[in-house]
Amino acid sequence: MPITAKDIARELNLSQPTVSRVLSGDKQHRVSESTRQRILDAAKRLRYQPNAVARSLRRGRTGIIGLYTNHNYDVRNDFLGAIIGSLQHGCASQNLDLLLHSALYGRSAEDVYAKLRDGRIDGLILHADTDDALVEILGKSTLPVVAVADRMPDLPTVTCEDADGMHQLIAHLWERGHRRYAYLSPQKFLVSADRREAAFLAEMQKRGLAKSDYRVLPIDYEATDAALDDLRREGRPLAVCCWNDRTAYNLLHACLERGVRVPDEIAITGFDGFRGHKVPARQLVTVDCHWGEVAEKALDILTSLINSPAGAPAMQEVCLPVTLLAGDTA
Amino acid sequence: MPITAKDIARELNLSQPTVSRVLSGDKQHRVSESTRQRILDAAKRLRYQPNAVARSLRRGRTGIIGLYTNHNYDVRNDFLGAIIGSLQHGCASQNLDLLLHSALYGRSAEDVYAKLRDGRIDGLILHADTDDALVEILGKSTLPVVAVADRMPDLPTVTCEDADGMHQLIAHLWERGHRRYAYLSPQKFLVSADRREAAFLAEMQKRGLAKSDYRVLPIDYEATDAALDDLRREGRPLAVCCWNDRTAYNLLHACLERGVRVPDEIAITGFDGFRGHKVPARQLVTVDCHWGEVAEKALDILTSLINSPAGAPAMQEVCLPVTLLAGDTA
DNA sequence: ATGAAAGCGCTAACAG
DNA sequence: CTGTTAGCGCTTTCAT
Repeated sequence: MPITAKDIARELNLSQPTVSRVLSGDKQHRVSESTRQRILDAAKRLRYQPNAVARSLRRGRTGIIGLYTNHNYDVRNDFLGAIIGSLQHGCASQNLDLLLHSALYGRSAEDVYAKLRDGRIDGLILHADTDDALVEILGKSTLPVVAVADRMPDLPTVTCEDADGMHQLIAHLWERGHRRYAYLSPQKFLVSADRREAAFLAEMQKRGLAKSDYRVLPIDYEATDAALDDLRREGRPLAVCCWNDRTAYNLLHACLERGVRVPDEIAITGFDGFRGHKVPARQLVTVDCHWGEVAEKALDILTSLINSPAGAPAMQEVCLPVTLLAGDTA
Repeated sequence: MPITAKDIARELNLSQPTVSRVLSGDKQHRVSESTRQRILDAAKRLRYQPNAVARSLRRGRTGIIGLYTNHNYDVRNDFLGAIIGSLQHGCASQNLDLLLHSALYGRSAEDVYAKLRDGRIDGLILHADTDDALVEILGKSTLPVVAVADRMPDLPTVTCEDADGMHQLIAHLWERGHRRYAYLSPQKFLVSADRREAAFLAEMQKRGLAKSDYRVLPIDYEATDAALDDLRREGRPLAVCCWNDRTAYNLLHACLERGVRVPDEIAITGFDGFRGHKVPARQLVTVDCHWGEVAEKALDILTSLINSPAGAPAMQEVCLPVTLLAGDTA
């Protein structure tokens, strides 16, 4: 049985609230230095640890931030890794904890929402497809939520400058002489990918390219081998803008395995900014979205939302700048 | 303000405990079918959601499992990704949640321990270096803890058959004609790596290799380039057993970037079992430790520890089998 | 089958 | 400065 404030109070012939006042760092009340010391000593001696659950119940706040994603915690997902790592770091420095919620298969959005509302978290960081039913529910809810990476209707969101990133990417490719393009787009409801696609098309038109010189190719998450066959059909050099880094690396792998020269036959770009030891002796041309900063910003907004006195104005979207990362794949 | 059981009770002219009995699925008490239905209807209509914090306080249990690692949530850490993913999955199916604790720099082990004991988690999954001061504290504590991957003193641990994995690996290499060996060992207090090293040395001696034909090379986590120079000095073919996959991939990258032929000049093996699209057209020879299963087993033991009536016998170590994964790097 | 009362451990309002 | 009282929302024991 753990030691409680009551135990200490009994030990020192004090009232329990007095003990609590000292041990919870209450600034309102002044406690005499002598009793204060007696309490602190006893607490240390008895290894008193305040019960966070009781405190949470009383305060109506737990100090726990939830993370929800419908892209189930995939080991190979660099994006989630970056987000979790960054949130973890941010939470630690604000004395918060991070709770991972799962989009367990077979549960309805309502059920998931119910769990989110059971009082255990003060707020939620969200990453989901736009068509996830939970998004709409959260939009109407009073639970503080901040989405990351993909703009969500009715929810404050921290994104990166997707369009600007694509602008920079195409400008870079154009400079290097590329005149035929493709954009590989995921079969998902992801606003970020859509924005990149729109910016891609806008750039194509702005530069006066003929319709036959650019295209948008829908892909499944993994199906890059088939896509590669398709892309190579014409034989002429082609610059392929992948909607994210993962797709780009998959494509790059496929090229390297099948002897397709990169960037001579096919140039490849990604979107995320994950470098490091991905492919030996190669550096992907990509856009650094600074996901860590996106996550930290989202956490900042979330905490201020949590602390704001009710009817906050609540901005809808914060868009962080991106950085072009040059490399040798384009 | 969320709806409480009291609100429902008032609405239906019932007592609050009766409402609670129905809504918490209390089997002890029988409630008449009619009031039962009225309560369920009202709960649904008012979108009642029980407060998990109050319930936790009363029950003395939260349904939250903590995860602590001193290898701070690194994006590039496949091992942690596998552990988190698997725990997440296991927790979800048992209606538990997963809380990520951070080994925030500058905090003493005592401070970290205090946070772990604040009543928010029912038990802890641990992955740490053996010399982490927290380990000793946890060993004396009554908090249910199960360690993964590395045997911890005084704590139940789920590991994999490190020694057997190394046996299989050397047997495989020997069969393929390798007669000179090196083991790359990390500069950390990791029992798993030590066991692999011991098994490596035992195999060397068992097969009667001369001292000049094998060696143990300590490396830093990342410093594979310098190690490569060292390894190549003699020029003769060498089989390098890396303590984990990460090290192996780093080494493989270094070889590919510098034109060292693998496996002809240097053969490389890992230990973990992370495959997939790591290196184009190559498959690492490694040992699959089935980390996902290790984590799930640890979670099983942890939950039974949590539910066990106090003085449980508590086995000290569970060792799960491993699988050799053949490839083309050795 | 249901209600009344107690209490989990804490913080907060009010006395004195 | 410190004690008394109350209550967060729930589960549990004991009456009826």
